[in-house]
Amino acid sequence: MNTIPKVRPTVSCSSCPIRHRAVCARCDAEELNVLDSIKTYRSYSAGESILWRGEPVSFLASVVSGIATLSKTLEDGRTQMVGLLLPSDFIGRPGRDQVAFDVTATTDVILCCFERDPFEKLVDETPHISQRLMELALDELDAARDWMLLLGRKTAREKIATFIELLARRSNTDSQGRIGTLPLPMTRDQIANYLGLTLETVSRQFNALKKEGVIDFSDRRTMTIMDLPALQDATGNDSDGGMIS
Amino acid sequence: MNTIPKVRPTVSCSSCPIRHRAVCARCDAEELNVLDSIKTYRSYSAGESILWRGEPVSFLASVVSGIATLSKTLEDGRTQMVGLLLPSDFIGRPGRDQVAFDVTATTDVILCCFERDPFEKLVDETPHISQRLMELALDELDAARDWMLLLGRKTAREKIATFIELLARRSNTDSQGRIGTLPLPMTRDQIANYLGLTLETVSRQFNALKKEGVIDFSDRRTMTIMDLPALQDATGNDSDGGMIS
DNA sequence: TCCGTAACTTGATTCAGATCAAAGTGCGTG
DNA sequence: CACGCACTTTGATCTGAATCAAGTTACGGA
Repeated sequence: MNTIPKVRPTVSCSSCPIRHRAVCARCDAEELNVLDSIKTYRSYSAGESILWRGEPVSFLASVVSGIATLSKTLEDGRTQMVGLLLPSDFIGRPGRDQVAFDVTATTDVILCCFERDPFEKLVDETPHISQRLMELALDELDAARDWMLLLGRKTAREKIATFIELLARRSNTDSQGRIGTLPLPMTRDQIANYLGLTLETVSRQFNALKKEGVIDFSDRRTMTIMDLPALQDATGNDSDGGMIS
Repeated sequence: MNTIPKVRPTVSCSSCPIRHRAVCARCDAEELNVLDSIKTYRSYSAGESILWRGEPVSFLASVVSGIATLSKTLEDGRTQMVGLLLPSDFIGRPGRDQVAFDVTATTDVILCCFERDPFEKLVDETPHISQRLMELALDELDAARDWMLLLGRKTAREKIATFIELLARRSNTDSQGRIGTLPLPMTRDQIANYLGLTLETVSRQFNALKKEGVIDFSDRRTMTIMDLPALQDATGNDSDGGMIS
């Protein structure tokens, strides 16, 4: 559970799978060279803890592959996920060496890590990086606010439908956007903690949607969206998805 | 409800009440001069709408005085506040001319507005501003995540206690931090929308805390915290408040 | 000062989702 | 290949907060 993360050989930035979405998205060749020289890859296996709340951390990082979660816990054990980190998402905050939540690898995860001091220096000197960092932060803020609406006002059914739709949108972006088979990267319990529900309610709502023919399961961790319009209708979102161009 | 906001004479940045917390916090005298030259004050009266979701907006702004709220609404009218803007908080996002939520003046509000084009130019040229903007965004992200825990996992009583404690902390910062009389700047209905509750539940929980002697009301919009430890205990937070130095 | 209306309180009832409980399912390991 | 364990499903019951329904308060304007 808390083994030392393996250090891995890095891949050159220019052939990195998250090259165009991560904090380095706007960097030119020369800036990439600098990044290349200060980065390290670390890998974590599913279930492993990446950062503990309040513990000082010496690096900032981008998720290269896999899924990590941010979560907060009340004293009595109730926990709420406050973020889902997918490839290209950023971990850490310039100017603060602690995080206010736990970060956990949900699947096997590879991080592209930057030591704090050289990275912060680089941010100060490189508008391409600071601008992109700002965009990523503001995108997360938008996502957090969407999630507040979900947590505060949506029904269990709407929460589940929104979650499935989110997964479909974020995990298939790279391919042709096809409706297809969708791996569920989390357990029912983790999904419950993400949606502010119990695991039993998650299970029941999944099965209700399955019974209605909206989704189907080939196995418990692999689903197929059978009726996307019905799914979107069940999210409670405006038909346009509330998207801003 | 939707009158044209009054334009007001501006106050010089150097004597501005939010000088040291707002987006201009790090600016030197010269930078303040530039800001002085591109800013305009606008005032909105309580209840007035400041921005509508999806509507293009030509300015970004700091809250100078008063309280504004950010809220999202589902098609059937359920609404959730996703942010509370107090003096020094920032409205708007560089590089995007729409907001994804409604912004409403809860009390009378004065904004210090910057036209988008000159402000974005200034951000690009002035690290003191872009750094501060980043800090403000990340602080909001932290606040949003705290709120996600509240919305997803706290009981009605814990929500109310957390809300009162938040108000006490944020509205008395300028004075000596005394526990004292605390104006409630919102209606029960607005508080309900902030906390993901109904107005009836808000009313009942306020009165329960009053009956227990934790708080008291001199009038329905003015409360006094009678027993701060009991209040903090009721928030469900760790005793240290989960604060990070 | 009286009226009208918006805000608030209080009570009765309902219900969605939590909680408690007990079987299934299936994968990794010895 | 079968044992054990972690995950999941399903059912029965409970409960906190929502909903429905009257009242009450109090403030701004005629």
